[in-house]
Amino acid sequence: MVITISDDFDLKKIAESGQCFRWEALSDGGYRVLSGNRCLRIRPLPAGGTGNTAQTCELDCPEDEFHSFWQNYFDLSENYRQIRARVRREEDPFLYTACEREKGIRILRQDLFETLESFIISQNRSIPMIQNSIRLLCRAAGEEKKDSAGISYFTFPSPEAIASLPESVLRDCRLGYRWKYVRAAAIDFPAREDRLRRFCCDQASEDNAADAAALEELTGFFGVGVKVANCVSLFALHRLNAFPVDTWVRKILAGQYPKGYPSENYSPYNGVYQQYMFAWYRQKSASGKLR
DNA sequence: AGGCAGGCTTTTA
DNA sequence: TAAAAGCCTGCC
Repeated sequence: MVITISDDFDLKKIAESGQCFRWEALSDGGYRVLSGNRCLRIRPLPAGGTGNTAQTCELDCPEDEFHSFWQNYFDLSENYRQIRARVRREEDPFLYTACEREKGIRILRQDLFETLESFIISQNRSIPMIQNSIRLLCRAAGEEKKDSAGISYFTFPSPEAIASLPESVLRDCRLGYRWKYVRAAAIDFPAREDRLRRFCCDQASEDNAADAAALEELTGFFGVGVKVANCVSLFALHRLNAFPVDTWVRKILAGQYPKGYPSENYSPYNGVYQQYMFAWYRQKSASGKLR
């Protein structure tokens, strides 16, 4: 099917934003998007008439699956253009530029268990290493399926599948010391899932008490600290005010906001702006144009 | 009590 | 050798 999106939507920017680790770039400019046990092939179609900024994409799923799942996954009911417009160039030139340059990013509504395990695995490592470990874990415990082109992929393993893996197999996924955390989360997740899902958000709202309660719930998992908990809040529970502070964001805050970051100005979308900043700063440092 | 140093796996530069 | 989307434990 073909869909048209008038709001910000850039597959490449989303794929490289560091919120998802299992997307695969295709040779036609599209992506194979893996989430939980699903797979979607999506590719942007060439722009039509002049002056039309809307983006059309071809998807390999039936219409009902788009409406029941992928529409929500890509967060298509949110208006990211409007979120970007809240940042004034004269008040916050750094964030303004980050939003302009990383326009197209959206905050995906990702699978809860996959996101929890993925960000446990992410701690203290680079993105390629994270992707490799997750790929190995899916091969070790996921289910092999075929996509619409007949090419196989592995689902993200169920909690039970990970919980039953021997230590040696987990270690072979290059998890390092994190293997214990990965196993513990798999064992504990089923009993905690319902409590956790109560913190899942339909739309952005300022609710500091609920944000804190969600963090507390998440940090109850062995191996989950404040940073990983914020990532899960943002990328799976869709709590858009969650603000993960990692080594990169720490550098940004120290370098660009020596007098403190005005997070109250950006509520309830702090997490969205964090993502623009994070992507922009990484982009700059990757291309050696830092400072 | 709450803050801090040190340790932890593995890979890459 | 240091750093990489950190966290746990033990010490003070």
